[in-house]
Amino acid sequence: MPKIGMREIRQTQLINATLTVIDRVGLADASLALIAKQAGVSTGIVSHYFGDKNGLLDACMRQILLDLYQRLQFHRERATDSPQMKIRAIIDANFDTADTSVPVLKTWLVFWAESLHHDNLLRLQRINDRRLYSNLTAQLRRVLPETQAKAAGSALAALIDGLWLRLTLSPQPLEQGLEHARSVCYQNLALWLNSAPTP
Amino acid sequence: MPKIGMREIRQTQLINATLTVIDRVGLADASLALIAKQAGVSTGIVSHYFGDKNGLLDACMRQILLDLYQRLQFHRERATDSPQMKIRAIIDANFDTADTSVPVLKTWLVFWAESLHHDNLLRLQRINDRRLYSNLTAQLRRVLPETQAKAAGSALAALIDGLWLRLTLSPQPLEQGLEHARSVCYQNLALWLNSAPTP
Amino acid sequence: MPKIGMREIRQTQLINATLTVIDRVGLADASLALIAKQAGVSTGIVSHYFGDKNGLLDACMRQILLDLYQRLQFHRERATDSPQMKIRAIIDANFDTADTSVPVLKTWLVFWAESLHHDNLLRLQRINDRRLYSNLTAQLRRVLPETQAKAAGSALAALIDGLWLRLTLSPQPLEQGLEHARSVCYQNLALWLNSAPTP
Amino acid sequence: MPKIGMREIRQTQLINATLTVIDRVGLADASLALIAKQAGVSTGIVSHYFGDKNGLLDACMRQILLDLYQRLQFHRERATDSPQMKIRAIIDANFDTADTSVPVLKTWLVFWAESLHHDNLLRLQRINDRRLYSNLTAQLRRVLPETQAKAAGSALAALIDGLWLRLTLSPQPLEQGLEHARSVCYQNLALWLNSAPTP
DNA sequence: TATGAATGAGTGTTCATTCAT
DNA sequence: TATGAATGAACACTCATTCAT
Repeated sequence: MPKIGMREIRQTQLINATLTVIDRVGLADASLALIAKQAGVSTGIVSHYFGDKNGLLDACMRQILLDLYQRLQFHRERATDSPQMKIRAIIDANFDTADTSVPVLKTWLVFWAESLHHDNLLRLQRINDRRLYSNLTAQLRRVLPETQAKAAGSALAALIDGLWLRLTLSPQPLEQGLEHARSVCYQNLALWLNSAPTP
Repeated sequence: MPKIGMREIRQTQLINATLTVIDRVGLADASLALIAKQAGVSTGIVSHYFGDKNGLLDACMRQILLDLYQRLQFHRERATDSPQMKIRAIIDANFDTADTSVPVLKTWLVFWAESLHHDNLLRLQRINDRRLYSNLTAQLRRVLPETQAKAAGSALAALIDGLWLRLTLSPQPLEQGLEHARSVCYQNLALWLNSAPTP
Repeated sequence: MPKIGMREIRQTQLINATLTVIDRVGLADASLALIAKQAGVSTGIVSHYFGDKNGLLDACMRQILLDLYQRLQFHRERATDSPQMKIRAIIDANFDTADTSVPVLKTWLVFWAESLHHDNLLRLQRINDRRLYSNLTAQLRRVLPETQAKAAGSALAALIDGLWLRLTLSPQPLEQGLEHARSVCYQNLALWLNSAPTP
Repeated sequence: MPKIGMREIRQTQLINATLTVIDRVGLADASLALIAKQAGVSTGIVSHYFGDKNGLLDACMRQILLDLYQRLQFHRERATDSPQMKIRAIIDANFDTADTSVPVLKTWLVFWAESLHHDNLLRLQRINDRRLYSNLTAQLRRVLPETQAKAAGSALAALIDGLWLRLTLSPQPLEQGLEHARSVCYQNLALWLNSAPTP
């Protein structure tokens, strides 16, 4: 009987290796040879577990989204049930000092760009894209009129993505950048919440 | 007897072809053969005018930045000299219905991601990145205290980039998307301007 | 405690699976993975029972030849003992409507071509090749002079192989093709038999 | 300006190299690396001139058929206009001592087998297959009733193919084999022609 | 100035084979 | 006896680059 349970172990191993390599050399130069070497396995194994390279990349993207989702759940659960605190939890999840690293930031952007020409990835991206907007708007609706809630949701979602995007280019230390990003988001959020018509 | 002025003609021709091809198939599949075919020239010509493929990509990036810069100049000149109108001009330049097309959006993002692993491109990106922030902050300083001007500048720059980013994934008609983006920016700008301490 | 008789069962199972797969995708694409899947066993089993892939192919070829041989025996036994009827039995064995299927035809040809570059297969092919000729000539000698018997044997052997060969390309229904082949053989046989010098 | 007229030269060069390699190691082992080495060029050149390996194999098959066709034309033109001589010309073309070599024989069979699973090749094969039959039948109709002409056509076509097939396995010297093949065909042809109802 | 023929290293992928279980 | 995980060489194919013309 062959070893069992290898599937999951190897898949995690390969996904991590892929993200590491993409971070190091970029997607264009992330060959299977490099990835396999990083994972300490042979090249043939990829087809065994992921079918082909696209299968591997798909799995990587899902992993990234899953990581973000879990971070979101973690922060959401700890937040008190006010719109402001719930939205702050979303912000915190996106700029979590503990779990956000340069590789994560870069890989995220790389996949965003890649998804423009890969239908599978595009679908995954769009789902996540809309989720951020919905989550924000759902909370905002509790204190703002519909129209304003939508505008605020769009603004905050774009603000979060844009700050993330700009962080990728930033030469400053990551921790500082994350703190600054959270701060800017908080302030911008406050502005929108204060715009509520005081009855 | 060499033809005069061919250099510039060919360069423009090749840059446009490159952007078209990148839009169509993505950077990964944008081979010189495809680009040359699109431009209606032979493959060998690229080395003649750009040295190698990286030289061509550099030139493409400069072109994109130049286009944006010219759009910015155009809108800036027509704006009345109030901080709000000057900032609106920046917003308008970034979401100009006339000059912003899907190819431009996509190529922009592609180059952003690519720059993460190419020093030449990274330098260009950072310059542009900082310019947007400085331009915004310079105007905001006229009506907001330093600290707040910086926060507002960060927020608006990220908001613009984030909206652009999200537009690339959006399945909605571009014109609608651009109008919505401008509107969200205007509203967010208004919030920051109103946050000024009334003396 | 090893199961008794598994060897023979597995071997038959794998040989049949191989022939099926070769018929479906051709020899070039008949991978062990595909064959194992078709047989409902694991890939590793092949080395266990046949050593390697060549061993399996050898066994397949022997099976094909054995099938033909058994068909020949069957028809020969039922034929009355005249040269004409014995030769007709050979013809019938080669174009037996009951046992000849498209897969059998195709696989036969595939192995013929393959044998040109595999000594093991070549040996098997030649034995069979000569047997057809000898069987025919042996009967023909009973009614024709030596020289003519040889010529007729050559002609009929080639006719049978050629008709089989052409059947593989034919788009017409197999049953029709087989009947036509038998008919043409019978007629050609009659011509040779009638060429006997009437003493 | 690049060298002109290279296309045709290289194509011939590569087709010949391919046939040589197939003859030597079989189709399964005829890698592009081997073919390129045989032709004295680089591997990349194949895609340049034939698109891919299948394109090259197609071209090889066309070449083989063209060679046979030209041999046929040659012999046909020199034959006097009697059915017997015209048919003998066909036979001679198929067993021409000057132009028929072991490589040609083997490659022919290899392509026949390969065509069973490649639609492009199958189409080419069938055209040729039918042509042999039509050419024979057309002549036979001049001296035999329709039904008999068809039967004789089928028989002679199959006889030619079958003799060719059996030649591929034969260990005897080729020239002897070819002579024997012609002789058997002639005799068999004579039998059919004599079967004509004497008016 | 411009061509496109030619190269050859590099890629993703396939696959027979091995082997620990 | 049987599995399927794992290997790594071999493969077809791509492509930036070079260069004779």
